Amino acid sequence: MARLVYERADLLPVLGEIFREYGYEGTSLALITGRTGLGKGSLYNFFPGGKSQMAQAVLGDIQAWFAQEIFQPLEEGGGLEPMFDRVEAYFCQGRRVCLMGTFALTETRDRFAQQLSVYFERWEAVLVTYFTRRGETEKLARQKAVDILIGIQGGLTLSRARNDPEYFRQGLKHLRETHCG
Amino acid sequence: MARLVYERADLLPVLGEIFREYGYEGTSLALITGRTGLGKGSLYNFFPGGKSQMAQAVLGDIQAWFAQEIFQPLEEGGGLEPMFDRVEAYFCQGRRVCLMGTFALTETRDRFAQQLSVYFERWEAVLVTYFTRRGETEKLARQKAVDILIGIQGGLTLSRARNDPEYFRQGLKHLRETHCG
DNA sequence: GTCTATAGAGTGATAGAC
DNA sequence: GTCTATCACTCTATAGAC
Repeated sequence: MARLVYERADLLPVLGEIFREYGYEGTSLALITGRTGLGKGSLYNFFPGGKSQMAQAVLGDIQAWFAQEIFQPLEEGGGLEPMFDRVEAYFCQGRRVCLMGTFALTETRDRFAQQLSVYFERWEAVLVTYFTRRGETEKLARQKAVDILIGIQGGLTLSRARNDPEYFRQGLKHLRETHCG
Repeated sequence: MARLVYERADLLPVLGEIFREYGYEGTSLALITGRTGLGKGSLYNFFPGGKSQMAQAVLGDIQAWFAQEIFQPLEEGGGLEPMFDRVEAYFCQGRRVCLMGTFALTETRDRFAQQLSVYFERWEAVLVTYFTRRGETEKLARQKAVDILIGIQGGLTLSRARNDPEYFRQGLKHLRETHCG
């Protein structure tokens, strides 16, 4: 009989979208079985630790994507423009939220504190390296780095709240003009 | 016998803190009864619509506070400095999140879309008015207004994620320097 | 036989509504 | 407090690959 074979790795993006849309507490196993088409048995086979382990794995998957597509290119001498391009595409021009940011705001953070903190710490660090390489002082480099991270997160929040992706898009455009000039 | 008399209005700040900490989905009635000391019967007496109505009322309470403490003073010719002072105090120097922002990120937004949108729309509008009065073009006034709202929301998110209120504090300081100068 | 992957009935606990 | 629905999760059973 024909059977849809799921690899665990194929599952992570689907789980990621569910957590993104509903948050950690708002995501039920019933929702996951419905959206993935997998039974609970399969899910617990992949993730014996249940919902918590699913979210952990998703966060790890996201971290790995950013490490490869955003952090490493910057460390290897890439520019800000490609970073902004990838960020804009990743967040679907403001129609997709940041799972790290979403988890950060409620007590869900405490469960995943390490991963959330490391993600932003790493992003900030590579940006600081980028700006110091360009001759900025340590202090100003850090300010610019944080300014970018804040602009991304704030833009996503505002776009969701007003239901208008333009806040994020215009915010990114403003960041490009300020820092890529 | 001594009895702690709760007015519905006294309840809203307590409910607000619970929703802030746990999010809408993460807030259970058990949590609410525990923190308020009220039984479910009392809660449903105050809020026949249950948890949803409690959150609605909290959002209305917050909107009213901002209208009085932030929006109206700005409309009546007040400066940005007092606004930033009040915002910094309201968010406990970065240790407290924005309930509007928290609700905005997940599907919880859809339930309260109107209130979330109006809150930020109003705040943006009064800031635009402030900057146009100061002689800025409509376009630049709007950019500055959005820049401030993004900075506040992004700062709160980063402070939570890194567990370090300094992101919010430094972000506000930077906004003051940029826009109050 | 062993291992991995599947489905889904069934568990006790707890949810929100009343 | 009582209600039903739903929660995360466990467990049994079954399938095919090796």
